[in-house]
Amino acid sequence: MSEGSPHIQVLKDAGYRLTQARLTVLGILEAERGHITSAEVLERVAALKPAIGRASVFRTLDLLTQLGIIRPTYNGSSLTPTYVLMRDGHHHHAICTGCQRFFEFDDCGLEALSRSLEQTLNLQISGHLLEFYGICAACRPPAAGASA
Amino acid sequence: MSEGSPHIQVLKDAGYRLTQARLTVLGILEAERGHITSAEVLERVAALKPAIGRASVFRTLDLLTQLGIIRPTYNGSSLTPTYVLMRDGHHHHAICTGCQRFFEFDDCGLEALSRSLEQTLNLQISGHLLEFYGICAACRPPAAGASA
DNA sequence: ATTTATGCAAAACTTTTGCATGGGA
DNA sequence: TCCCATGCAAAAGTTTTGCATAAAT
Repeated sequence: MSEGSPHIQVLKDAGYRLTQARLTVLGILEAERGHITSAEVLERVAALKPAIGRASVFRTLDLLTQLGIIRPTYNGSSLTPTYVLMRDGHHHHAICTGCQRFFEFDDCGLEALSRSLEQTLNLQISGHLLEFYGICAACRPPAAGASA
Repeated sequence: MSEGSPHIQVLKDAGYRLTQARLTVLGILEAERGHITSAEVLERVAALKPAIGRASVFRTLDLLTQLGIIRPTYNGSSLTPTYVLMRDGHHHHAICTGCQRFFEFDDCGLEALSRSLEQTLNLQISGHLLEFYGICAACRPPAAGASA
């Protein structure tokens, strides 16, 4: 958990204190390569720093979301969102509507659209999230009438 | 609530029955031009057809999501997602991180990327959601050191 | 030394079940 | 007529408060 993380700098610059709870939660999110639920974050926090309370974890998730460091997304089971780290302010993935698996990808080519929208909508854009929906090879019916 | 709606056809084709609950909820979502929370859907259903129970509203929102007709998104205050109708399978908007207002837009130019991903990820893509984050003109600090 | 952020635990809320009944095909 | 989908109401969870205390600056 190097304190040189750009996200930590964002917290600092916004005037927030670098507390155990915040650094721990942020560290967990940075270590996670994909999506993670609040329940999973709670688990890992409990394992790493049992002294940190649940409320602080939720407060931190909210704060990081407000700062644009992470982003909640819907994952199929409506009870809990999954959080993604917005590396460099953006994130892209495809979701299989069959198995709900996430397929991350890097390229999006949205810089031009982003700049265009800044003018059209008179908005100062800081990031974006792009998700595609589809059916992955594994979930696609083999050929003909293969019932579930 | 014309029964010729393409979304109703999707329900039909998938073998689901066209019930009061489903038609009413879908009608509300189609009438709404932007985003709507489950609480707002519940309110409108209660006003329109008091006989329909809450559970059916949630069951319908789930079903419509599974079918790709609507899509839940999170907008900052994380407890409740907002639902958007995926007209033609896709939707695009920008969210002001200051006032949480939505700014919808049409063009996205993602057809090429979509086709490219179908091959790269071996996915049969049916739609997408694109959201930008930024600060709108009204929320931007007037000029210099305007503290919170 | 100040002031922000925390931890605790209960409260508030939304969403989900289970089952007998009603409504759509 | 048959089976799916509903309504009801309680249960199951997750997330949010309030306040005294700890800890970051």
